Amino acid sequence: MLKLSKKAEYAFMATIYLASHSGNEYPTAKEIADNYKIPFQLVAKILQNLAKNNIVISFQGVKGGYKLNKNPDEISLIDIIKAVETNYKLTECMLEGGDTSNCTLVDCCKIRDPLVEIQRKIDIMFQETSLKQIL
Amino acid sequence: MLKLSKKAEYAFMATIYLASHSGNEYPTAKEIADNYKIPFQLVAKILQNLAKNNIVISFQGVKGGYKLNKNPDEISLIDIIKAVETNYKLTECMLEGGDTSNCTLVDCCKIRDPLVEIQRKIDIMFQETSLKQIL
DNA sequence: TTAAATAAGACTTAAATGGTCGGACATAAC
DNA sequence: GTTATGTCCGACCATTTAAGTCTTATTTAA
Repeated sequence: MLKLSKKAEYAFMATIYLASHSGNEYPTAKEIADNYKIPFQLVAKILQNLAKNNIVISFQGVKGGYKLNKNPDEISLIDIIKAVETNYKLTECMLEGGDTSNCTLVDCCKIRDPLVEIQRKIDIMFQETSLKQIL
Repeated sequence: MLKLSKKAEYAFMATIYLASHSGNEYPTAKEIADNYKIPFQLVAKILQNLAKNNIVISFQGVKGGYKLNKNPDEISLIDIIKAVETNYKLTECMLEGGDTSNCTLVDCCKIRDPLVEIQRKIDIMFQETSLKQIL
């Protein structure tokens, strides 16, 4: 409960690794997996997600690998999370099949789900923290 | 991911209900369940957990029910969460089987799991928010 | 042409969550 | 002292989500 997923964790690790290894050669998924001793396939997939969302750039082929697409201080943690997490929806109204007609949204949610406000705060926290801050 | 569990949500609802219905009679688990249209059995169990952790006081028997044990401004959200959530351990070192011998804890965790710091912040947020604030 | 890399989707397994059931105990009211 | 109405508590089941694996295709430097 309220725990960050491995996906997010690995995504942070990978981007942190890329941020601190910006040499001539591009770090590969395998290199990252080995370094942190985490499953290769999983990291690979996560990097693909990050690539799709323009957080990293991927290079295919023999000398391939990954590099960050922006500077670490320009990458918000929420970008990384959203790239990796399929159903990331903290702030959404949680009513399902509820009577939303007489629901002035925020107020309604506040009554039925007192946590929305808190989740919004967490959301903001991720938004306001950059990758650089956790290097 | 990072979503609050139903247990926590129901616990908040229940305590909020108790906070706003402190009349002569004690609200029952059934009353709360009906009011919010949430599963009775589940709310009952959650209230039991809250009772065990001295957040609410339970009264058995015919005229039984529950009431808050403290004022809403004296109850921290983290108390409620901890009472209800079995494995709530955000700040704990996440290493398992890792080499903890040369691990000066905080630093080691920071390297291997950059999220510890963030999770700590979330922790603090819950600690500093009282039940009264979400009424 | 080959070796080393990413891309991608299907699949399997494991764990957590949400919810249910049944029986025991407590007590106010009759 | 019996009954109705409540809490207490542990075991259980079902579903969903998360985590990890497998396989095949594609790209590209040497």
